[in-house]
Amino acid sequence: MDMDPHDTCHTDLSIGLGIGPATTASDDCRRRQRGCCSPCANLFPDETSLSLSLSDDASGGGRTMQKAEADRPAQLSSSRSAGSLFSPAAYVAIPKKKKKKTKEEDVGAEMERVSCRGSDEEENSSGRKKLRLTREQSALLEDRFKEHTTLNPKQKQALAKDLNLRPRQVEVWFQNRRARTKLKQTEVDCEFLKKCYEALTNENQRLQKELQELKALKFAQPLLHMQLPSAAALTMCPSCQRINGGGDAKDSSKAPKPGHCLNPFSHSAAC
DNA sequence: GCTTGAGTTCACATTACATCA
DNA sequence: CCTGATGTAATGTGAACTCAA
Repeated sequence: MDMDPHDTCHTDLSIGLGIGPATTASDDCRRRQRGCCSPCANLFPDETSLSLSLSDDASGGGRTMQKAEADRPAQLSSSRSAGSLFSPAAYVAIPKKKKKKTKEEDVGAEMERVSCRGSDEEENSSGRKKLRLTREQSALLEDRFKEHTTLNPKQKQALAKDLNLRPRQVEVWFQNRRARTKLKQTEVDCEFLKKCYEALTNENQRLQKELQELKALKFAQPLLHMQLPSAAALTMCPSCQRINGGGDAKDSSKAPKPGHCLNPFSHSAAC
């Protein structure tokens, strides 16, 4: 019995976010010497080291994860038989065009082109006439993508047949679809990190300012200072900006727990 | 068991076409 | 019409993997 490798449901979108030293270069950038065009590039302009790295599980490693699936071999063997019929080399004998063609060239080439839509003509398909999927085709592809973000060869063949497309086109659609999904998710994550960054920056500025004020207070009023709690004992909740602790050292129950105010996203219980 | 080459699929970057404002 | 922007199908490349020899 064939096992569906996609039953393991690899959620392609498991993206690891990291704030800190950007030492874990993403697989993307490591492999791609020709340029990493992350939408997050230069998002954080100053020295703060804030990296958004897609985990290997989500990018290059998504593949690794998939390959690690135990049921992969069975699928691969079927892919070999099926894939050999529809491998790109079997019908993509098109030299890559480096430049856009002129309209005249295009018309000439058009004569040689065969509609990608017609499955009965697919062997002659050449040129790069771009196919627009019909609404029905797109809808079905989307439905299948919701079920599985990858296809095994059997599914691909069946879907291609249903859609009257070549298996390669179905495969390409899924590849592009995964890329779009990942890009969107990356943008969402970027926005989130941007907000975190801004919040932390603001918090840092506020704390710096507060520190300056406390220092000024300490040196301007040394006598008064003796009666006040030490600046080090004062902490401020970043959420409500109240100064906690210090004032009544005896009432330790009201003093914030250590580390409470380090988290800019939490209120203290006292607040 | 180890090596190697072929075949396949994937992510990713890029190109090029179609459409629209 | 022309043009730039945008969406996306298609292509190229390299890595990871399986399998047979």
